[in-house]
Amino acid sequence: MYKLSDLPLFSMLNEEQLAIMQSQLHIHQYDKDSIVFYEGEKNQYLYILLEGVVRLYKTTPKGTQIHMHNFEAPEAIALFVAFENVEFPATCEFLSDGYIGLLPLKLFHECLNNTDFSVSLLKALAQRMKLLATLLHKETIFSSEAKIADVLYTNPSIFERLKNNEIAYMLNMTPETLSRLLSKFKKENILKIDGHIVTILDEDALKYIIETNKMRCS
Amino acid sequence: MYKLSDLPLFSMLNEEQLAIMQSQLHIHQYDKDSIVFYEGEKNQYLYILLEGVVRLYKTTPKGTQIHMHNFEAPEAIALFVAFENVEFPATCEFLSDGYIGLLPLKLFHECLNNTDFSVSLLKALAQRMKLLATLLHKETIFSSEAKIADVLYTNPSIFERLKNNEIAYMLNMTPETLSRLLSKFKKENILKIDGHIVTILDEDALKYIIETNKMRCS
DNA sequence: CCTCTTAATTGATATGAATCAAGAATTACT
DNA sequence: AGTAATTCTTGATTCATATCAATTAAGAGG
Repeated sequence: MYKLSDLPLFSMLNEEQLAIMQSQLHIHQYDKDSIVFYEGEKNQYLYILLEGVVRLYKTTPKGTQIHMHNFEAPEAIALFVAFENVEFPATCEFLSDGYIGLLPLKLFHECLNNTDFSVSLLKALAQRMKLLATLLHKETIFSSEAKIADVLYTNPSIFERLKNNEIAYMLNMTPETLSRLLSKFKKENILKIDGHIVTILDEDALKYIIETNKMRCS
Repeated sequence: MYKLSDLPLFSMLNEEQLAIMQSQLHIHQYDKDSIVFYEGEKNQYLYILLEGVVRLYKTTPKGTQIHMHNFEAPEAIALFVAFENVEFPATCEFLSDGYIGLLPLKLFHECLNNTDFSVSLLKALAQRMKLLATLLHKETIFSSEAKIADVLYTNPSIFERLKNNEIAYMLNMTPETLSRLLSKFKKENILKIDGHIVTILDEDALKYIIETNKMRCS
């Protein structure tokens, strides 16, 4: 299990401060599939993932989920909620067994006096913002074809590690849609799939799809 | 025209620092409809809106626009891009005549040594993050009906100030869709429209739509 | 007040992706 | 290996919303 000092965010604090923080940290154990917090709840703590992997998602009125992000320990979760007194914009669920450290917000806010701390916090927040902006782009600009082309281009190894089922839900589309579009990509000789190994045959075609949301010829 | 000191963000700096910053600020004049920066460009400056109103939007491959936010002076624009060396995630266009101050990023980064400055910057970033999270929610969770119910509930006066046309584009739907759904709302006695004044008759129905994406009966 | 322009409405059709429903192909389990 | 359980594929249908096209309504300028 990680400690506070393992997070780049807290590494700027001196040992004394760190000791205080660590002593005030409430550590909770979670089983796989358990929920850390629900979308819409209000928070009293900064949530720090000390061990395991969590998934953040939104739930639609129909009950389907919009996958946002996975986080691996060590990582602070829901950072911006710690500043604005707002509801969690997503639900946080463990994908493995793990531990969360709950840091009282009061204590967290006291750390802001430390310039190095607030600067590294700024950096961390900006990174989260980038994540959010990327997600917004994918969900509002990309077609399903473009989403698939994007993972194929940026992270093709995911097809070796996960089931198509799981990939579909990470891309916020149904497995049927993923299956159909992968077949289409195969037919257009953009890629080939042997067993679980995806080989990209035409990288330019992928770039074209990412830019235009459509396949070249048809 | 506003000055740096009018932004809460910069108000924490002492007069000396502020004078240096203000002197290094390149001020540009823009006409209505002119573009401050395009989505995909890289930046060298922090953009500070000193006068006027701007609009941030993304452009889809088809050429349609996804409206993100309007900002009124005085306000810092594209804050998080100033930290991460990334491309602008949106295009910035003036809706009025106005002025932008360009602050060299180097100078901006030097201010981070000032704790009060970095704390108020944190606050500002967190607010932007909230804006982004809200936008993501609207675009991924809300149906068109729910988007309309949401403006009716949170900002009904907008119907007196703007044309339906403009409202539709702020909600990222076509004017036809807005028109059709407003008629549907009228037929269900959720609201009435006299001239340009919208009166909400059934607030609970609006809440229901926001929560479920659907109208109650049918 | 009347034309001209702009905005709003209405209908028909198209589109992308979800949903529903089988079947086929893998993988896992004794 | 043989059966059961999962996962993947394929087809038919539905759904929400955009698009295209035409008409009506409203507002502005002379």
